[in-house]
Amino acid sequence: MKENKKIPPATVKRLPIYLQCLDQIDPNDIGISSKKLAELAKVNDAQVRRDLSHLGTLGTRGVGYDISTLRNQLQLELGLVEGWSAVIVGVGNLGSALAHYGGFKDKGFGVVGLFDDDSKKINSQVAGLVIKPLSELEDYCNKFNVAIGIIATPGEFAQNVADQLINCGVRSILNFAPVLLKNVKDIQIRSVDLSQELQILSYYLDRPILKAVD
Amino acid sequence: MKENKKIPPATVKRLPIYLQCLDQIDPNDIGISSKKLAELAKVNDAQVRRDLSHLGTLGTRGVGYDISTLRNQLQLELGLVEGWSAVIVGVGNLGSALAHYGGFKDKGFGVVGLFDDDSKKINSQVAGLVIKPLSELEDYCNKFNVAIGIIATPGEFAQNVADQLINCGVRSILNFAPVLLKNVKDIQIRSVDLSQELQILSYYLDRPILKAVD
DNA sequence: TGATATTGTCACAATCATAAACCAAATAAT
DNA sequence: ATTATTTGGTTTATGATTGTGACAATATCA
Repeated sequence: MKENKKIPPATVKRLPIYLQCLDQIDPNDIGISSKKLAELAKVNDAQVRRDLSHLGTLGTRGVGYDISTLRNQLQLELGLVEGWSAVIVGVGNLGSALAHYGGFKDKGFGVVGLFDDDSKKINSQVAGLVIKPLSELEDYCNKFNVAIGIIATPGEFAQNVADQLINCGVRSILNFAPVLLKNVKDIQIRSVDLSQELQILSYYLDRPILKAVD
Repeated sequence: MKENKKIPPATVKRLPIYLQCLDQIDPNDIGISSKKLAELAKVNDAQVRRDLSHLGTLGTRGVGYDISTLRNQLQLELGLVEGWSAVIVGVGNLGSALAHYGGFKDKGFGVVGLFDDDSKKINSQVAGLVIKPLSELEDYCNKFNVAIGIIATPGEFAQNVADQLINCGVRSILNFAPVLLKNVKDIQIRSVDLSQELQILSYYLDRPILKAVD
């Protein structure tokens, strides 16, 4: 497959899953087949092959995929080797949880700053970082070249925080506040709404025959 | 449109968004047009009409949708009036955050129990609930008729916890642990993997021209 | 060599989003 | 009262995206 072609969004969403599956297999294994990987990732094996073919020709026919090559290629494609820096805005329960969450560092993301405008929190420490007021956001972003902003504030502040982040040069936002943020050109925004996930589950609770997707 | 027809999964995922949008408009407004709602939800207006037509004919031509009728119908369709009970297993930072998260109660979900097998946590209180050992899970589930289990444990315990939940009669699981849970017939599972969301963002960070979706 | 395993890729089917066309109902303007 | 305008409901068409079965090409092994 071409190297430069755009990867379909549906495939991009599965790449981290494949990466996760690689961490779950026997570390002595050196190779893996699309069939086995499909089993772990709970998708069709043809899908695995097609997804991976977007990253180049990394498998060997009749053999399978070399695990370390595959991992490297996935990490490269996902940009996990760039060492992106992130800040968390809103250090309530969720923000604290995110600050402590080890999964980020494992994947090459570094949380370099915590911000909150609650004077009772400012200057206190969470997960080894000192909470700063939002007024210092811009300095931090410049100093650490922050690429990702994580919003964990209450809903009513989220849009304002997003605007500030964008203003500070942050190009990607992961939003946990239960609001839809304004779409801004060239800015990537992903929202995770915890209660929405429950609502979708709830729909299918009434209808045990149907299966949720995604 | 038919009342009994199956609603497409893509539509189901948008229903909570519409509901959220209704909460963001002027409470004095009594009606809303599909065009306005589409603007808020950031989708096409034809899509809004089509999505809502799955719930029955609830708009009036020439006028729009009555907000309170629309809200009721959305809540009804999503099963948010059933008062589903939920338990949270794993009361670390994330579990605590979820326990405190007000968004659940607002949407009709009641967190009735917190469970953890860390003896240092058992019997302590979080968000007004006493943390119980997993051995008491089954009693609780029967007593409160728990429909939803929220898993916020480290990855290595998640599958075991899921099995226990299913064994206790829980039919829906919202999983925050970074593992893929086994698929079980008639059990609805949704997973939210925080680091996966960041990885998807990371992909698009390198490619500012492309836009992430979903 | 022949049998088996596995990838890369194509072709087709299913789902989905969007637009367009048309009708019906309510409201506003005359 | 009549007409024009607005807006939703429904159907159809179309194109894009996605998922999956099929199969030739390639590697390994007996």
